[in-house]
This record gives sequence, C-alpha cells and structure tokens, in this order.
Amino acid sequence: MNEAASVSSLETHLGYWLRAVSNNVSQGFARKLEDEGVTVAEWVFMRMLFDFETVSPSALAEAMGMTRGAISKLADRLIAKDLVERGASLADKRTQTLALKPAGRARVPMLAALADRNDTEFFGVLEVEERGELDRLLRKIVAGRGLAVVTTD
Amino acid sequence: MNEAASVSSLETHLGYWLRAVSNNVSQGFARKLEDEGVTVAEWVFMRMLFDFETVSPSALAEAMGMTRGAISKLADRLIAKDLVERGASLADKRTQTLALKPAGRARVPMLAALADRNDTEFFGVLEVEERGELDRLLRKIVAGRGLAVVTTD
DNA sequence: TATTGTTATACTCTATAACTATA
DNA sequence: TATAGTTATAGAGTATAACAATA
Repeated sequence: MNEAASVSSLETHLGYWLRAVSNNVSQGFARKLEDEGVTVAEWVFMRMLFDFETVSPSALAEAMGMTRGAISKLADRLIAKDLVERGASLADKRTQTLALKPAGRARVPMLAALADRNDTEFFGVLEVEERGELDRLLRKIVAGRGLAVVTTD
Repeated sequence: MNEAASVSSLETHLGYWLRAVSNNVSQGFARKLEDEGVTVAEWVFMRMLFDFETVSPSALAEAMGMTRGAISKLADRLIAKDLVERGASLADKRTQTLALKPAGRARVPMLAALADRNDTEFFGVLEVEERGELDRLLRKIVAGRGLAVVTTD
C-alpha cells in the first residue's frame, strides 16, 4: 500500500474511455451532419418526430432528456429552417404540438443513412460479435441505472 | 425490402447508446466535482499536471485533445482558484510552463477518489468480467481509430 | 395553485482566426 | 516566416428561474 496507489490515474476509469470514444463518435457525426445543415440534437429531434407524427414540447423534452427551454430553442432553429412547425392542441390550449413539415420529413432518410455510415465507420474496427457485446453492455447500464436515453450532448 | 426499413431508428446505432451512457456518467461526475468547485475538464487538467510536474500549454492541449485557446481559458480559471501557476521557460521565451501549486496538488487525491466512486457507481451494475470486456472494447476502438484520448466533453 | 411553453441569464466547451512576442 | 500563447467572436449545450396563458 504505497502513496502513489491512492491517486488513481485517468486511464483506470471506464468513464474516461467512454468519454473519449463517445466524444469522437459524436464529433465525427456532427461533422457529417454539418454538410446537411443540422446538429446532432436536431437529428434526434427530427427522428423522434418522424416516429411520433406529432408531439408536445414537454413530451419531447422528457424523451430526449433535455429541458423544456432547450427544446424550445431547438424548435425555433428547426422552424427557421422550415423543417418543423408548431401547432395548437385542441384539448388543452396550454399544450402545443410539434410536427415535421414535408421538407423535414423528406430529410430524415438521408440523415438516417448518415447515422448508419457514421456507426459503421467508428465501430467497424470491432468484430460483429464485439459490436453485439458492446451494445448489450451499454443497454445493460442504461437499464440498470434507469437512465434517460436519447441524450444529445 | 420495405420502405420503413430504410430509415433506421435511433436505437439501432451504437453511437446513440454510447452517448446516452457517456453523458450520464459525465454529468454525474460533474455534479460530484461541483461540490469540490471544479469541472471535469479542470480535473483532467490537474490530474495531467500531477503526473507531468510541469508542462507547456500546447503539450497539454495535445494531450487533452483541446485547442490551445481552450487550455488558456482553463488555465485562467485554475489560476484564479490558486490551484495552478504559470511560469516562464528558460530555453525558449515563447514557451511557458504550467504547474500545480501546493493547494492544487493537495486536491488531486480527493478528486481521484471521487472519480473512483463515480466509476463504481455507474459501472457497478456490470459484472467484473463485463467491466473488463467494456474496457477492452473501448480501448480497441481508441487504438484502432487512433483517437486522441483524455477528451473532456 | 399547478402546468405548459417561452424567455432571460449565466456558464462550459468548441472552433476559427486575429494578434503579440519570440525564434 | 513559423511557432507559442492569448484573446475575441460565435455557436451549441447545460441549468435555473422568471413569466404569461391556461387549467
């Protein structure tokens, strides 16, 4: 038991390696999306709307693990790009709806293809079984700790 | 081959799960460090100096995968907290040195203990062998893709 | 009163590039 | 010229909290 052993190095932490890989994957993806004029958060936002058809800002905030304020700003940007539109809810006038506009919906398949390409590029160094194992381990952590998924940075 | 299959969902990407876990680990760690008055980047900065004794800003930028401008601002903050000090290099007057002050050095073991605790907390849901496997897979990606490590966000 | 959504403020990190001093 | 470091600017996230309208 020596003194040096009490000060663990950066490399001994899984969080360190996780951050290193995650940041690089996200930055690489952000760079690819840049050519399409959207950020990673905007991609997640649009992909969510693609499934939900219509959704309230607070529900989307919950699903994306972001605050309502952040969703509001994100929506402003996407509306300015003419990809998304706000609507009114009939039942509760406090509630609003967010939906993809046709131009936004048309962009999703291309963005999904970019996401596929990015994943292949970064995790292609792993064998197929290793990718499956990494997927399993990450999902186990998410499930075990009850994490909010679809965070964006 | 149907149309829906061409628009892959968020969950099919390893990058999505990686981001979800990494963001939660980093945010949890940031919250712990907050009580100690330092950010994750400041912890990495200090832990690096703890090993290197003295280092130039540009060497640290390289090691941490940050720009020189970012290191400069980080150094300003740590100097304001009296944890780090700038010095002059004798050989080349352009080069400066960064070093931990005694107060900064004294903080590192406690911060390292926090990092240990954070890692245990987040990855404790995995079995020992699983943690080893995750470590191996992440290092394989870092090595295989020649990533800069010690990124901080 | 509580909730929905927006807005304001402040902070961290990123990226690019201009700028000064030195080599 | 090229390099080391600082500084400025702008953008994207985060978080908290104040605010208006509605329930």
